[in-house]
This record gives sequence, C-alpha cells and structure tokens, in this order.
Amino acid sequence: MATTPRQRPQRTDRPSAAPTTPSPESSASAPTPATTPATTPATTPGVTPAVGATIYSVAERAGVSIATVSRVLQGRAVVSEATRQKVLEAVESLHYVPLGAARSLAVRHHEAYGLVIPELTGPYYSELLMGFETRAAELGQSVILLLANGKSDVPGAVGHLATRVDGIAVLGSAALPPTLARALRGRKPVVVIAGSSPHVPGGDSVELVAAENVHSAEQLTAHVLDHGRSRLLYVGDPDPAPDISERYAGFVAAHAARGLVAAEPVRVPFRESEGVAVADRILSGELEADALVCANDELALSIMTRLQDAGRDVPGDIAVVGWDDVMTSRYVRPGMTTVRQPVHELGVLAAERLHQRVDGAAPLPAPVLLPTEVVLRGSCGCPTP
Amino acid sequence: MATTPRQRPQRTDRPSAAPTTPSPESSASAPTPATTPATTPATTPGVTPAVGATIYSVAERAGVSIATVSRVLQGRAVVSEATRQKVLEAVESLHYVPLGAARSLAVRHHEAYGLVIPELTGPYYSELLMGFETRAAELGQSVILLLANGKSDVPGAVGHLATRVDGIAVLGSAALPPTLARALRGRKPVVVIAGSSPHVPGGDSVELVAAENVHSAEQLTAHVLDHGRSRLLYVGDPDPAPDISERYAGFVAAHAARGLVAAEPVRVPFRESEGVAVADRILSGELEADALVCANDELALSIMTRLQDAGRDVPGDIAVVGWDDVMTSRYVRPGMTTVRQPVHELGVLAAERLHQRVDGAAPLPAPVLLPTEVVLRGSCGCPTP
DNA sequence: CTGTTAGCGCATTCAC
DNA sequence: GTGAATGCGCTAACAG
Repeated sequence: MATTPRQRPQRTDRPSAAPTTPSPESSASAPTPATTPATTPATTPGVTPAVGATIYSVAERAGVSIATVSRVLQGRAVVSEATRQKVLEAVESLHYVPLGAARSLAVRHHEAYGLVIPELTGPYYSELLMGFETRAAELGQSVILLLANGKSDVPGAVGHLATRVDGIAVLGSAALPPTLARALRGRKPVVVIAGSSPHVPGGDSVELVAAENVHSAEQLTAHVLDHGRSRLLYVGDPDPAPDISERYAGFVAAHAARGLVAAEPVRVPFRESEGVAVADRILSGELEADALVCANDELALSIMTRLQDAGRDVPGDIAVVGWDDVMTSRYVRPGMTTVRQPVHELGVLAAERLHQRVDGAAPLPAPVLLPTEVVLRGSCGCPTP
Repeated sequence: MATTPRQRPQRTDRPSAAPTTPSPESSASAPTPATTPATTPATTPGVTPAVGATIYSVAERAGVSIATVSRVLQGRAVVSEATRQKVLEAVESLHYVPLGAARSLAVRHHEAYGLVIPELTGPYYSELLMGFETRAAELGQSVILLLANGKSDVPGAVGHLATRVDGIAVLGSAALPPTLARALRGRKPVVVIAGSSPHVPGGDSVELVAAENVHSAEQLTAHVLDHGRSRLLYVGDPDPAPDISERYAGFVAAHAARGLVAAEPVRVPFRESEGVAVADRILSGELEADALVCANDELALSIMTRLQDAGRDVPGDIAVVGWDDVMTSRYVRPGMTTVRQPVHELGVLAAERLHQRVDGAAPLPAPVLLPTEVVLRGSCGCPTP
C-alpha cells in the first residue's frame, strides 16, 4: 500500500513547493521577483481577486501545516503562542476569509437554520424573526430567511432551503406546513410555529410551538359580553390559519358558556381594505352587531376608523376589539382593546427547539404553548383613563 | 503514474459493490435480507437517520454514475428520458436532499447574500428586507440575515457571515459600515444602503444605494415655513446616521434659502419614550417652537400624541411632521405629514447591485439615489380633507 | 505541540 | 448519452 500518496495538485497561484524543499519562511516569494512584498497580490487594485486565500496559502505563509492553521482559527486545540502569532499574521496579511461551505462539508453541519414565513408586514413577523435570529445567533447558527408570499414555487424554494440548513422553522398560519412536509419528508427537523396539531402532516418529525389562543379568545369575548353586548360578530377567516380558527373556537366557547349561540364568522382576509368593506357592510345595515371581535388589529383598526369617520360612536354604538397589540392600537382613540402575544418568545422558543432537535433530541409530543395577555383599553367599552 | 487510482472508500451504509458486479437494479438490497423493501431505511421510525442519502446512494440505486445523477438534478446536460426517470425514482425513494455545502464547495459560490441591519422594528427594515429577499430569490440567491443590535461582537458576526455568502448588503444608518469594512477588508462585494460616501471607508469595494434625503427634507421644511411657522426645531440625532444628517442638512438649507438660520438639532434617539420626553420639554417651556420637524414618524407620533393629551392643538399651536409614512401616520388625527421613501425598491436595488458585483461588475462610482415623496396630511397645518 | 492524511458530497472535465 | 477521475477547502483522527 505504500503507493504514491495522494498529493494536492499544484494550484496556479501557489508555486510548486516540493516537499524536499523545506524553506521555512516565505517559500511563496521564491518564484516571484522579490520586488513587491507578497502582501499585495498582483491584481488590479480595488478589484477582488478571483480566488481568495485558502487555508493552504495561510499555512504556507506562516510556515506551518494546515492543521495548525485550523487549530488556531477554531481555538480548540492548544497551539504555542509563537506559532499562533505567525498564523494570525498570515491570516491578516492574506486577508484570509475561510470558506464556510468547506467547513460545513467537513463538519457535516450547515450551522444554519431556515425560517419560512409568508411576509413581513406588521410587527408580528418582525418580532418573531427577531426572536428567532437572536436566539439562533446565540446558539452559533445563521438564519436563512424564506418569504413564501409571491414565490411561484414554494415547495421548490423550501426544498432548496432544506439543502443548506440543519433544520427549518415555519409559521403555521398559512398553507405552508403541508407543503413543507411534502417537500421535506421528514429529512430535516421541523418546528411549526403557531400551527395546530391536526393541520400538520408528517407529524413524526415536526414539533409545535404556539401562543395560547382558545382560552384568551374566550376570555376576551366574555369580557365584551360582560359589557352588555349581545350581538357579537367574529371578523376574520378561521379556515386558512390554525390560530385564527382557535380564536374563533374561543369566541364560540364564550357564547356557549352562557347558553348563547355564536354567529358564523365574517370571513375576510387580513387586509385593511377588507376592514373598510366590513365597516361599510355594517353601515349599510347588511351586517348587524353591537360588538366586533376581530381576528387581528389591522382589521379592527380599519373597521373602527371607518365607522368613526361615518359618525358612529365606538364603543358607544359598537364595540371593536382586535388581536396582537400593534403600535397603532395604543395611539388610536379610543385605545384598541386587544390581546398581546409573546411573539418574540415564540421565535426564541422555535430556535431553541430546533437546536435541540438538530442535537438529536426527539420532538416533544405535545405543543409548547405560551401564555397571552388581554389588554383592556377603551374600544371594548371600558372607561378610558 | 498508473498507480492505484484514488478510490472512494466504502461507506458504512453502502455495500461494497465491486466494479465487477454490475447488478443493474437494486444492488443495495443485496446484503440485506430482502424482507422489507429498501425504501425504508433500517432506522427507528420517526427519527431522522444520522446520515442521509448522498449522490452516491442515488446513483447506485438508479444504476447510473454520480455524474448522471448530477446531470438530471441540475437539468443542464441532456440525459435520456429512461435514465432520467430511473434517477428521479431513486431520488424519490431515498428521500434524497442534496447537501448545499458540497455543491457550494464545488461550484465555488455560496449562492447566498448577507443582509446586515440593526433590528426589525417598524416598517422600514421589514420592507427593506422584503425587497431584498424577493429580488435575491429571483436571482437564485438565499439570504442570510444578521441583526446587529444586541450582538456583543458585531465585527465577529460580520466576519462569520462573510464566511458563508458571496456578498453583503448593510444598512448605513448605523455604525455598521466602518466595522464591516474593517471586518471584510474588501474581500467580498459590499453594498451600503442609506449610507453616505464620506462615512464609508474601504471605498473601493463598496457601493452605495440610498433614498434621496437632502432635497425632500428641504422641500418639507420649506412647506412648513410656508405655513407661516418661524420657530422650527429639528428633532433627532444627525450624528450616528448619515440619512438623518442629510435630512438635517435639508432642514438647514430651507432656512438658508430664506436668509434664516436653523436651530441646532434636538438630539434624541429614535424611541417613543424619547418623543414623550421632548414633548414634555416643550410643555414645560424649556423648548420653544411652533413647528417640529422630526427625523422619523415614531418620534413625531409620540410627540404629537403627548402634546395633544396635554391639551395642545396640533397643528394649531404647533405643527409636527415626520419621516417614513408608517401605518400609524395614516390613522392618527390629524394625519401625520411625512415623507415616503421607496424602501422596498431600496432592498431590491441592493440585491441587484450585489448580484452584479458578484458577477464581476465593478462598483458604481456614484451612489444610486431613489426619489422620495412628501405626503401632506393635517399635522403640518394643511387643511384636513 | 505539530504535521500527515483522509475523506466530507458534489460538479465537472475528459474519454468513450 | 454516459462513466471515471479529480478537486473544491476544510476538519479531524492519528501519528509523532
């Protein structure tokens, strides 16, 4: 077996330093006329050289082996202070930037997590993302963001994402999870955020984290009923999003607890323009209600404002409550009664669970639920401070 | 040189299929008792196997070479329909997910761009990110997000990021660019968003894209002056952010154009609480003004609301204008006069320029400037519709 | 404390 | 149209 060992072929930018020529220091400058210091590569100034320094060039420059370079860069093994300095200098003068892909290949980890969300309008997604990125970074992981809305081939995009991450977190409030489950077939750990168990296929490799919805929705609805309102309408479409449907369930439950039967939901998308349309249907008499429980604040705000502009009194004529506690809800008059979710924590939790899973932990059998908080302001009928 | 060619060592999960044994179909199932179909790997159900399928296992399963597998997966070279199907079936049954890192190493491209922003509160960063991600995705690039705020070692984080992307976009409205320039030393293409030339070192490899500030700030200020206001105050700290300083320059210019001299800026950070504090200084008489030109909407909104709560009339007693046109600015009464920036387009442009640069294009010598738009509502003194 | 040596999994010439 | 061989740059045993 003592055949010629595999020997790295000579690279164009590296002189053929034969192993029989152990010139200790700058063997790189040998073939080059020693006019300019080797620090400046012979490229047009201001232009990134086509190929950067590698661990080999650094090792050569420092007069050590690539293993040693790797050691000082990883900071793992012990290296003598002298050689460490030589290496660091070489790194510096060569402007060495390691190639992440090569490391990933060697360590068999991408050291990155994917996050799939529909878009980024409103504070919900942003806070989620901030929580996720923050925790992921603490755990030494990069985050690759995939915005699903507007992508023509979401399954394809998710598949591509799977190619470069160790795990994926996905927002359940969309048609994403089924798509994703199909695209992944359990090959990567998945954490579904704000989804609900029945909606998530491929269940054995996915895990759920969410904010509590049913109970707080019931609580909020009960509060509105306590204000003496009797004709409540739920505004929002429970079908596509598990969390919205859970909130509607709470709405129904609050009615049932008093022997009342809840009205069917007013199914509209989450757009401000839709809120205006709903308000108009109320103004025209098509819809009758003395209180509106809206699936989110955007809807609630646009409805309330439109109603007010048309001369209706909120909450006098009609109460309006939302969900999410966006900034605007603090600024409008009356203040919007709403529910605050621990969205940031949800992101943190998702990153955390993903990390556990990638580390080999089994998925938690039951979803992790984070508590929410009802925020009472004026729009529900509470006295304004 | 006819020594033993380098031969892939046998992997534990791959049987030693000697080249002399060209069993066409399922050579993989040979050593295994053919009880269960080879589709199901012998791992505990529901648990991701420690190591997934590789291009080798797919090739073996399909009875072709890895080159052919690569061809059908890349869709580049022509492959006969028959073999293409065999490969696709193998991919399917093996649940093959390619390893992005290996591809990156081979093609010598990460196919990913980094985006560095301070945080994600408010619509500005979100829209920027959406524009950036959308365009990057269209260009076949992933985006790795780095949130700088709260990171203890930003230069380190940026350096790490540089390890795994082909180029980096960074928001200039922060102390980021210098840090970044130092961390990168021109080894990767960089696009600075909303920065200003003098603030950006390492200029030869960086490029600037921004929204126009000076002129629109001058225009907005002139408009306020046209309302008959004479004691204007600029609220916000021009120092740390180039765009804020440019807006102040416009503020000053508008005064100068009428032979007036602008007051020194009221230097406060961009927090709502700071706005409240500024309002209190006005209420107490410490600050005197009949109009406030604020560096952004958050500041303007919190000031205006506080003033109103204290019984002041906006714009009667004092006009307040902002910058950014956030959602709340449409909802408050009076509506907030502000300036709308093409933030989404800024993100798109950044991704686009980065792509050009990675493709080898030289950085544009002059910054690309996108036009902004003054949005007149009631808070400046204009009649409310 | 340091160097040698194999791979990691994929894309890619070349041959055929 | 297909296969064999090679290298991308790095980490990690394994020797010394």
